[in-house]
Amino acid sequence: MQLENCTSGLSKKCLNVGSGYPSSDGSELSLQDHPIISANDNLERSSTLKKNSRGMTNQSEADNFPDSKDASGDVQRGKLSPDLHGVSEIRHNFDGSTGERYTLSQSSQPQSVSATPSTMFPYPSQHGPTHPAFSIGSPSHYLAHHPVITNGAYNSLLTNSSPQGYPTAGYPYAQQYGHTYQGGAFYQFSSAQAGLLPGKAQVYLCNRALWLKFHRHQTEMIITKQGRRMFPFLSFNISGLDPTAHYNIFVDVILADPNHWRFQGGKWVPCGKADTNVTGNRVYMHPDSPNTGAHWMRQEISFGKLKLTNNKGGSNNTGQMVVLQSLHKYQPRLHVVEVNEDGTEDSSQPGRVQTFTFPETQFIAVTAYQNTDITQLKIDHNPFAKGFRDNYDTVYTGCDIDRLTPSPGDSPRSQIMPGARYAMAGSFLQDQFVSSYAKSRFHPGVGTGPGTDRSVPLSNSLLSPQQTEEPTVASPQRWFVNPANNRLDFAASPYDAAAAADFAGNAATLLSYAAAGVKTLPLPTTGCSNRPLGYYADPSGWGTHTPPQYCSKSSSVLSCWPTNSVSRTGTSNYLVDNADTIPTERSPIGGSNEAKPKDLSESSWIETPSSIKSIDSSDSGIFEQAKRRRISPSATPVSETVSPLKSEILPPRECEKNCVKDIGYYSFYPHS
DNA sequence: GCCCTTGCAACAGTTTGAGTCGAT
DNA sequence: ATCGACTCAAACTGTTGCAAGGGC
Repeated sequence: MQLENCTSGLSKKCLNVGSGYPSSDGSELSLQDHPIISANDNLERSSTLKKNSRGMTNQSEADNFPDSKDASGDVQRGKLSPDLHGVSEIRHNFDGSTGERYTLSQSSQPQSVSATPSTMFPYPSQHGPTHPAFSIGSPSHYLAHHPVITNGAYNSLLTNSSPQGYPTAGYPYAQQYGHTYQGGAFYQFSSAQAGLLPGKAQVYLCNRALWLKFHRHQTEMIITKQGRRMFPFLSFNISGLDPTAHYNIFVDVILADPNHWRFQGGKWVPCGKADTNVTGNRVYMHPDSPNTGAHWMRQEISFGKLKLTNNKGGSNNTGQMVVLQSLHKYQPRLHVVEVNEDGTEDSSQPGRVQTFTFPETQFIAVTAYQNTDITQLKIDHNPFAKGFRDNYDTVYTGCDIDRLTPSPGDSPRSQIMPGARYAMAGSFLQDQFVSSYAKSRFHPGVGTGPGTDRSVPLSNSLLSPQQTEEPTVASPQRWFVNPANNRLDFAASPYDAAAAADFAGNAATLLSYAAAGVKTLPLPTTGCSNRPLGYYADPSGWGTHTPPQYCSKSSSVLSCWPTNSVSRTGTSNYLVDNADTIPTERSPIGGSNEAKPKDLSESSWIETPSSIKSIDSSDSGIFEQAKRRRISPSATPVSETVSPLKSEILPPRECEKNCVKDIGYYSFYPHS
């Protein structure tokens, strides 16, 4: 099956989309992750929550989702309404998205997409020319080789009949990153193809915002002999399936390009050719497979148990393990295959396979993290890595929700887009914090001998745009001035935290909340540990429910690209309209602090942690942190580094003005 | 031999989930 | 019988130091 470049029809759309982004810095990706966008995303979600949760009390919500720890979601599924009509609505309720995403007019998107990307995402250094993944300048070399699940049997895919687990199509390169993004644009979907069901399934990446955060730095995934879970993991929502039909849903991981990669000078650069003679399982079938469309549409489909390994000969848990090679770039794909009730493929009805590719889920397999930005993101977002968070005991005195970090057990679904972005009170504090963070990331062993590259982005690590833009990594940046008492406080309220989280670094906007006197609301304590279904009251969950992406469909392969059709007028509305309702609506306990006195102290405005001292004391905490962080000593001094975050922080209103209009959803549709 | 890259395993900290126990 | 608190082993995380291998 041949993929075609989009030359007409879609191409216009695609080109428009592409034209809205600078092609050299990968900002087309970043745009989607822009805080404002996320914020509006949240807004939409919150609105939906507010709207759709009517009739569902917090308690009932909790009852419906008493346990969210199982990746398969059996518990939730069992208790969710079986009403098929409500499937979509329910799901959207909980994922916080709105039906709008499903009614977006694709034709309306490109225009709005193309606003101010460069100013919003000035990250040229890290993902510059040496980073092909972010280059969209050249036509994809691999489109022709893009593995296409044909209309025929897919089982061969599961049997590893070829070294890569694919029977045909040569070496299965995924479409190259940048191309995928425009990409959608470049792939033309032929609805006339036999067996395909154009537009049937709609898939979106639930935790897309989180993926994007990693992707901006070039996601790395640790692979170990015993297998390492992915983080972020893959989590999808699907709609448009036949509720009564049966489907197998699985993920495979294919090479994203033919290169061997190495981390050099703070950047990932191609280095030689990929080893294509690798055997081993590359497919992970969702444990619920096969199951009905209603089942799959009922909740997120998470692949949190999927493990990555480099152990080709491993015999244990091969079903759970995907064998990869270190320093190779991979692209996970989601496959939805309509099957018979017993799970067997109906060979008489070919073309029941739909493949979805999310470029932002590309990653490079490593045995040790190379990019400290990635490391920090992992630490910040992965609850299992809490122990490595600086000042965790003091800064993160609040419930996890403060951190907007999911607990894995809450559910794989609870993987959220965390990293509360708390506004800085001002440039002084900001600089202090940034500086603190910068120091914290120095590693004593760095600079000599092995591991330099592994640990040090030489040219841009310390205050690279990515890094400074990513306040999540800097604990101190979670502080801001509490207008109520003019103290430097830790943003612990769900609202602030959530807003901050989904503003994804736009501390300025959050600060504007504080400045505007937006009441901080009590943190729904259940968000800490009892988040239902991963949609939990946790405001951070907003980030989980990344909007869908539009996809073009070439053959059975879907490609996705950002769209933007929903605009909000500004964060002020967001604040006014939702500030007093979101947390309550999201809280299974009605957002009452009294519901769980135990957690009360951990929410809302909390006392200034002792760690605040570190802000003023260069040797308290910071130095200690410095021992743990690997940062290039040659990194640019903080004060001399231009921080995109800064620019975003300082003129909040300006940012709002510039960014809000770009807010939109990225619906993930197969083209029809 | 030195430098560098890469991989491995031990380690400590955290979360999870099952099991137990006592109170209601 | 139910619920909540508690304990503890297992699982999971990134960190760290070291070793293996290749190139010079």
